[in-house]
Amino acid sequence: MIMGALCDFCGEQRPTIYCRSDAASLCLSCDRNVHSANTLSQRHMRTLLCDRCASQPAAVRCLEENTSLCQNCDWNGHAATSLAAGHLRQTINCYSGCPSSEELARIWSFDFDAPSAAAEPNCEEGISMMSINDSGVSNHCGAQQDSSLLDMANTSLISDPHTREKLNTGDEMNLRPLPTHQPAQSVSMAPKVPCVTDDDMFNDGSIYENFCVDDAGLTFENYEELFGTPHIQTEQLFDDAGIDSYFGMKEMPAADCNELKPAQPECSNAVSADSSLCVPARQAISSISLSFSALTGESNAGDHQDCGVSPLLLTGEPPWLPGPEGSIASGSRGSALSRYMEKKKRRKFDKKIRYASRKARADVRKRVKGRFVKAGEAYDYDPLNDTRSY
DNA sequence: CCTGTATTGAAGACCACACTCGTTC
DNA sequence: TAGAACGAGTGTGGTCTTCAATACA
Repeated sequence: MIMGALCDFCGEQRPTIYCRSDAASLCLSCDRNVHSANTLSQRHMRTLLCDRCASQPAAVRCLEENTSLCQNCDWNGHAATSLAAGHLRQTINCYSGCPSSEELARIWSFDFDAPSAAAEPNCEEGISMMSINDSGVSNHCGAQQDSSLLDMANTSLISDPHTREKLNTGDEMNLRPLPTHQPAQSVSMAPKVPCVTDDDMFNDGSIYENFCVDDAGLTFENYEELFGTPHIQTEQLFDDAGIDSYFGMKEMPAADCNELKPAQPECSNAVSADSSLCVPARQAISSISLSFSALTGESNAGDHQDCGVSPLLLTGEPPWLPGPEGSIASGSRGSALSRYMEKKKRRKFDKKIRYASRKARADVRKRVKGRFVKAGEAYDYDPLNDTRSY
């Protein structure tokens, strides 16, 4: 975690949650406050914040080092050439709504003991209740049972073959990562593993129904309390590999990229079809633990960047592009690095939020037919209800 | 090929209000 | 010169409206 980074909302606490919809880093308290404000904000998909860069949503959690990493940091830190390449890693799933601390821990399959959280009232009066039992998620208001939450949690340990077996046999609860060293690379090569993508969740609409509002504050306030370990400094994780790790591998001509695809089907399998990307040698030697679609369920470039996927994969012109000899001269390596940094600077996302606080306010502000209304005015408009007030 | 109608998608307007920034004292 | 006070302008998101482009008879 980058020191000095503060919650975008309160500006006081250290952020641990990344809200993709808000493009904001929030502490747990503000995450709950902001996303329990109304039914719309409850839909925001959130995940952990990358411990290393503190600016991207975490995609995987290194079980060896107890750190959450975005795709970029994961690649950098677990490059095949590094000692950490064999670290067992676990995908980190998004959540929405307002789950309790215990449920969060369950979503991420982390060992978390929070008796106070278990006793915490989960829902507010008048809003559908949710509970989790052995048979899945139930909605007290009569909504269809939906196992999306547990699916997300259960698919977390996809790098563990024992876990995979458990998943397939329906043994869903109390999954714990086995302390074995296995590269997460195997994950991307395991198409049989059930993987709930954002698309899946949104398409069936179930993700919206499983959570409820809870005005009570979370019983844990910081990262240490949730995960039981302090943040591990970047220096402890990586040997200053940084972006250089991108360029320490054998290069491959871009022109050959497409031509190689048929000969390397695993490449296109690992990368989701919708991304239509070619990931050369990097794919084979590194540990990509997620398909892109599994990360975001979206396919535009901005979102891939948002979820931590290197822009190198999006440009079709990665810096490990080859010289004729197929190896990097020191000069071309430098130029490749500079080109990469330049492209990174020029990266543009779909929408840039200049003031996170204003966005947070707008998210919780009352509306009628999409328009803001005065705070004191009668408010009987429910966007999820057909009977509207005109 | 031209015309009229229906459909689709994109762009902009609208709203309240916290916040930013420049000006004045 | 520094700080406070003030006011004008900005930015934020969901929904609706408008209009251009396209498809079809």
